[in-house]
Amino acid sequence: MLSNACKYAIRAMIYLASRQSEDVKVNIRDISAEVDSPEPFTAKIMQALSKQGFVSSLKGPTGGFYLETKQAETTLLEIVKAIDGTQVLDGCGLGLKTCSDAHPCPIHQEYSHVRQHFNDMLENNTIIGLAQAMHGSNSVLKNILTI
Amino acid sequence: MLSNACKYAIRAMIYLASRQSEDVKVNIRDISAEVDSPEPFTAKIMQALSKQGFVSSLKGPTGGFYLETKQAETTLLEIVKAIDGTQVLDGCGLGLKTCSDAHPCPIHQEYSHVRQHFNDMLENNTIIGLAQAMHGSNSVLKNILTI
DNA sequence: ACAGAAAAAGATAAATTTATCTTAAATTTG
DNA sequence: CAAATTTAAGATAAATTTATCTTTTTCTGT
Ligand code: FES
Ligand code: FES
Repeated sequence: MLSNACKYAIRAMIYLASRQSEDVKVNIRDISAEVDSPEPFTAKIMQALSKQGFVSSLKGPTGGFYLETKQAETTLLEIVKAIDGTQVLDGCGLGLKTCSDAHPCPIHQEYSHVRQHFNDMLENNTIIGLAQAMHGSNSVLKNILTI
Repeated sequence: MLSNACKYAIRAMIYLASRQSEDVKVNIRDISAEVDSPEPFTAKIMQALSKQGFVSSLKGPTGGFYLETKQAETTLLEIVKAIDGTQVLDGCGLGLKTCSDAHPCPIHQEYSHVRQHFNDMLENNTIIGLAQAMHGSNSVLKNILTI
């Protein structure tokens, strides 16, 4: 559904939001340890998020990544658009060049609904909202298998 | 959402189903022309579908691919499982190693619903059903942009 | 039998995604 | 100012997906 890069991005941002109140900056090492993602790859992704204004960063000792209040209100939809693009959000389920009511593929009607459901979910969830919900629940950002 | 391979597979099978009544075998050249997919890649995919029993084939002149009655009743879900695997069908939306109610990621509840919606759609649609619906509508398997 | 047609199989290549490595730039603290 | 720490940037590499090419096998019709 989403690329690894996008999944890491969302997990990282939720983690940053969960530490937002502490007013500290979090370095790449901590982020990738906490969200269980490859460190250099995560660095690249954070770089991209930073360049596009989704996260803030500061270099040097005690530096790292952090979220400003407004950034924590980013929706998942915005992140997906920024990292993965819009194909998964509005493209044809069977890969036709255009998805339209005028020239629909055989699954157009039903697939459009699924896609809309997906879009809605992404749009109705903000990073800060998910971070807060996580606090009052047993939700996790990584799972070290305990089965 | 789905890989190119899987999209081509579904489009190819719907096309075969749409010609099922003619009792002819369709060669790769025709299939890829009609569903607008790269010929050698499509050949590989048809080979895989054939090996797994989703389509039938016959070599030699007048040979090609075709569907038996039972094969035309394949659901999209079966094809997706065979080509793309189950990750997209039951994997965690944020990439955790396991998706479970016990250790849910922050989007688990809502994502599960979207995923279920997707699974239902795939399970409730058979190749022959889509092929028939296509006949009585303006649906298409390729779109040569006419905008 | 033979020639031609078609799928099957296997080898190879290109493109994309994922991941890593190295160097540079910026910032803080002593 | 100097040293250490950390992001930024750029180059490189591995893995996966997508795509192509070549050869072999099988079948049909003459
Ligand atoms: S045309 Fe295929 S999903 Fe709309
Ligand atoms: S744990 Fe992430 S979707 Fe279920």
